[in-house]
Amino acid sequence: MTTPVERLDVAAHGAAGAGRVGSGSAPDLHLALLDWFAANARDLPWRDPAAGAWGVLVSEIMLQQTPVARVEPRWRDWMARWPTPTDLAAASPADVLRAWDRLGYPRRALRLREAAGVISRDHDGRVPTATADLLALPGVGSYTAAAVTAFAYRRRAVVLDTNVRRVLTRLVGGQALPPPSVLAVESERALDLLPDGDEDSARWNAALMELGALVCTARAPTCSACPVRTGCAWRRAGAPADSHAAKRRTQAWHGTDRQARGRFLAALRAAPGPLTTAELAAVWEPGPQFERALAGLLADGLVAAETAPDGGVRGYTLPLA
DNA sequence: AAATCGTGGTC
DNA sequence: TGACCAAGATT
Repeated sequence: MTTPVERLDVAAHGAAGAGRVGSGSAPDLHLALLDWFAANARDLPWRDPAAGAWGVLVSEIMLQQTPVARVEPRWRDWMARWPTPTDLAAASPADVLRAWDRLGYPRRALRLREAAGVISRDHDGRVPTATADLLALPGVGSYTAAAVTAFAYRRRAVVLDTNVRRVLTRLVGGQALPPPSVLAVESERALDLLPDGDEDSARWNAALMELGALVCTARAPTCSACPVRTGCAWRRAGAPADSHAAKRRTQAWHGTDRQARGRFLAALRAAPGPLTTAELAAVWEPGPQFERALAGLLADGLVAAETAPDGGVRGYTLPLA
């Protein structure tokens, strides 16, 4: 009886041919997926070469933990309003947070603005190409740096987002879902399958992500429509259930600080001027949690306190500068 | 390294 | 209906 992992070795290395692509991979797999992508890729605005590296960076930050459908309209407005990093760097945090609207995780908006400042000051207003420079930008981690490298600059990079992780975990690993945190073997798998050429590898990354988003979904994958189903270790193993389900803790929401913070920010985005403590109390019950959430927002620079001449707090606003 | 950080759609 | 999930980063 072979385990799924042993089957994976067969899937990954058994059909290794005269690799145009990385060692130990199957050219068939690449052709099948790249052909599928050519025929099925969504027409997303940041995939238009005219979007440029700045457009790609903005999209990647917005897309962190946020569905494409929610991002698209915000991205269009954002790019029309701040077409260059220098434009965004000159905007006030309050304006930026209002334009961010309800994309969620609003500190991403502040970090994007800070990143725009760094780009404007230190990189002549152009999104940097060096990975180290990308990683130095606020809000840019390993995924986003790789995504900008691949999708904006069309260079070879290991792009490991939730989609790619899931697709490779199934296709090669034979398991339903990836573990909670990224393992070294996942990066190795991704690198092993990554085509050698810059443009090929960029397309491959996009194709893997697209497959994960459209076909190889988390809940109910439509394997019948999958271009690489015949090579899928997970299917071959009988599509076993998620082995990491126990470790994965679902994030609480109701009654949490995050919910309180969200309420406060929603109220402040909608308010033309400062809101008093009493007005904030209309959206969240006063008490220790109220104080904690508000203090957190102030510490994070998402909210500013407006003080009266006598030093007392007159009200709260989105940060004006 | 585990916790924290929004929001809304889906089944 | 509530749990799960969505192009992660940061501390």
